[in-house]
Amino acid sequence: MYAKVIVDVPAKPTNRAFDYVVPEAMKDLVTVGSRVGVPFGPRTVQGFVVELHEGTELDPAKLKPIAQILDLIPPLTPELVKLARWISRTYLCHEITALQAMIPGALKAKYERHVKVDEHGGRRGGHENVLMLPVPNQEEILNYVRKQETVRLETLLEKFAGDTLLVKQLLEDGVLTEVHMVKDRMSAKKALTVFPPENPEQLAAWQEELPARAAKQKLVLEYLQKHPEPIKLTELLSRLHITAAAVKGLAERGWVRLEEVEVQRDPYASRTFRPTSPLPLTPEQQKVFDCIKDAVLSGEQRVFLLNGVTGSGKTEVYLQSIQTCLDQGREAIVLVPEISLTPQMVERFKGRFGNRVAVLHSRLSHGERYDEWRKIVRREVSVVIGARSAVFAPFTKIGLIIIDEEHESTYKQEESPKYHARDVAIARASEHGAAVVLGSATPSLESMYRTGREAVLSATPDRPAFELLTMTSRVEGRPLPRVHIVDMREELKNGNRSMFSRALYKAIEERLHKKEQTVLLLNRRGYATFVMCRTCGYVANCPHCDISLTYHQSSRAIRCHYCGYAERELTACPDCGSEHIRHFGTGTQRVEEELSKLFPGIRVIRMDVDTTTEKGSHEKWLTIFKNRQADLLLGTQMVAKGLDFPHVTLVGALAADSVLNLPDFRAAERTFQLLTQVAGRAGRHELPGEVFVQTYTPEHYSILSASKHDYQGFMLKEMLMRKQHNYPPFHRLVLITLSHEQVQLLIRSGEAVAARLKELASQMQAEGTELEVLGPVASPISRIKDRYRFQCMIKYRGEMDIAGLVQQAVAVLDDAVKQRKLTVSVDVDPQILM
DNA sequence: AGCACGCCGACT
DNA sequence: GTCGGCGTGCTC
Repeated sequence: MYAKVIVDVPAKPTNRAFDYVVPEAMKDLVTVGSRVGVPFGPRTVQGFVVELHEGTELDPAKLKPIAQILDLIPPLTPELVKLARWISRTYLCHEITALQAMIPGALKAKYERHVKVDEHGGRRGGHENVLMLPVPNQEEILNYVRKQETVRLETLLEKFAGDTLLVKQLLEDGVLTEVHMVKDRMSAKKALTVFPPENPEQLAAWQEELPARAAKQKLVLEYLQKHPEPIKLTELLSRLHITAAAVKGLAERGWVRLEEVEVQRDPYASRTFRPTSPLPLTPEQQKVFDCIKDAVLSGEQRVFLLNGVTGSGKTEVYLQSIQTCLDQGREAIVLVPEISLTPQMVERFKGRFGNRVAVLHSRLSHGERYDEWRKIVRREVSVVIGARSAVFAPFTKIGLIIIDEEHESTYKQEESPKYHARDVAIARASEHGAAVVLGSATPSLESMYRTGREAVLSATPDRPAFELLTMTSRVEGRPLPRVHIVDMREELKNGNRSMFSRALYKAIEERLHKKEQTVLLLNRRGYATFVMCRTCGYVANCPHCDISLTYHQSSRAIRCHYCGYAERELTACPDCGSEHIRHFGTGTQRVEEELSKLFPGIRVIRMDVDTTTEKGSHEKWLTIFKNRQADLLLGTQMVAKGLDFPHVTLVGALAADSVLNLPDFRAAERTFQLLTQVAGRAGRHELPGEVFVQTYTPEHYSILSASKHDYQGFMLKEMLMRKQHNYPPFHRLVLITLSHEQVQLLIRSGEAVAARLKELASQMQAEGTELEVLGPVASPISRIKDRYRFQCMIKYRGEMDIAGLVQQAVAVLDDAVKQRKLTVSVDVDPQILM
């Protein structure tokens, strides 16, 4: 038997499967999806089995055998292996990159070079050679290695630091041989566990047998008699206040068994979740639920776009739909944006489905994440809730995939593989005959478009049309909050130069009186934290990147967000020598300062990257706020998502248009989404809510529509804009970014690609397809880490193999890539145009 | 990506 | 005359 293996070498010439012999002894363990160690050139690398077959055109004698199998249970399923291929073709990445993205980081290969003593080794009369040199340390080294069988080369060289040359000599002579090993970066945590005997009746008899002075051993037997299940050694010791000696004694007698057992690092183990039962559904929820239920039961791939206003009870619909799926014996995946994967959210799922839920998110440690993932592999859970990469959960019978807040750009991975979780979910659903539910109060235009006539007509299994479901009212008929737009230009005219309009100031003051709570949103993006000289206008820029430096109060330094370059804060302007340097602190810090000036004694919680990086701090702050130990929650994007506090009656967006001014065709959409989300935080319970939106462009349709809770109106206007400019969803985009130290080479390369693209396009343009090539132009961030960046953009419509076309075009750069270190990056369906 | 093989300058 | 620079080329 032979196996085709994709090896862990992400390079163009190795981006194909290599054939290996499956040794007889491994036959039962090696399957499609297995992770193996294989000899590759002079070393051993990790690889994934993507196919098993009986023969090959190659000379079987030339094939090497698989060296090791790395897991007892394969980490991937055949379906995921197939999906990896689809991803590599669709988003243009190496197949190994796609495979690697599907498993937790803990399984990333770690390569170690070991040496061992080859007792029969010693080529070229090695022994004579060695004996001729009077080398006293030789035997010492050999014995050291012999004792441990194999030793890491680095360790050996450290230990015998003076004998580097000798070790080298021994390797050359073949007395020592090198062994390459593939190891996991991290493995399952093990703990010694005490196993009681098979039939516990014996325990009583043994107690009699024990000598009188073995009181502690007797204690252990008594305990095991009462609790005849396996117990962790450490736990047993602390419960009985004894030492390991007593248990060891019993183990020596063979009465109990001591064994290493994998333990779970369950991050939620210490917490109990109050079980919840299904809530009664409103007629609107019921209708939506019935549609999803039908789809799940049908066993066919169907995609729903669920447009429900904030507070319309989408989560309850998800929960009951999942229940339907589980009742059928199938599994469910729930994707949520990283920042809204709050303890509140986890609690709701754990409360309903208990230990059938695994949670995957980036705040878990490497090990915790790995353990949660292992629960899936071992089929211990049937629901996974997690961020983007949870879409790869290695389930085998998926019935339902839910993507909450589907419009969020975090579902697009910005590094290779640059996949979109929404599209991956749809691809998986097609393999499993599963339903996909995309939920949002503000669906992306891309998804909305696919509920339309045009999409229905051109639907393929690869690009199915979406079915639109809507929920227009909040549960229990609570009204959406009243939204006031505040024109900050007017404020300025009236002499108010603070960041709070008088209306918002009054509103906050009122809340403090009434002991109600306030949420303030400050967009970080666009509210740059740059360093500027107020005398001459000098702005501190990174010497390596085309970007301004950011002030960090904690370290009193200014640093570059792209390359990490840092220097001490400025006390005088390097240009004019003026001391009027303004360090704009992180936006939220400034707001906090001003708040405590304006409202002495106000209790503010500030949530931003600085205050929430510590593990669990996010949760801590929210609990404090929930318990009303603070009056005001101030934060960036993260306060806009999914939080639900009964006493919040006021929401303020301080700089509503900061996103609007970004040079991105999705700026209006992002602004509308953000304002709608944040407005949705107010008045979700008995108390009615009120929202203030401060802006310098109050007439913009995204702000006006958001203030009227008018998704439909916004969407139609925005669709028109997009159509006029040939932007998504009417046209699709591919962004090709080239980077190099020299601008000349970049321009030349960019033009070469553009020319080749146009040539290829004209050849293959079928009827109903259009393709336009823009550029090359300098990227919005034109230099990072001393490398300039240029980009070409492709706008196209109609069904065509765009990835294939781009791949062919980019091939004209192969020489420059290899010889001149040009780098090329392709982003299919980019979300951010950087 | 590594790591080998292979052809030209400054040293024992 | 050799050690070693890193330029091409391959890995089942």
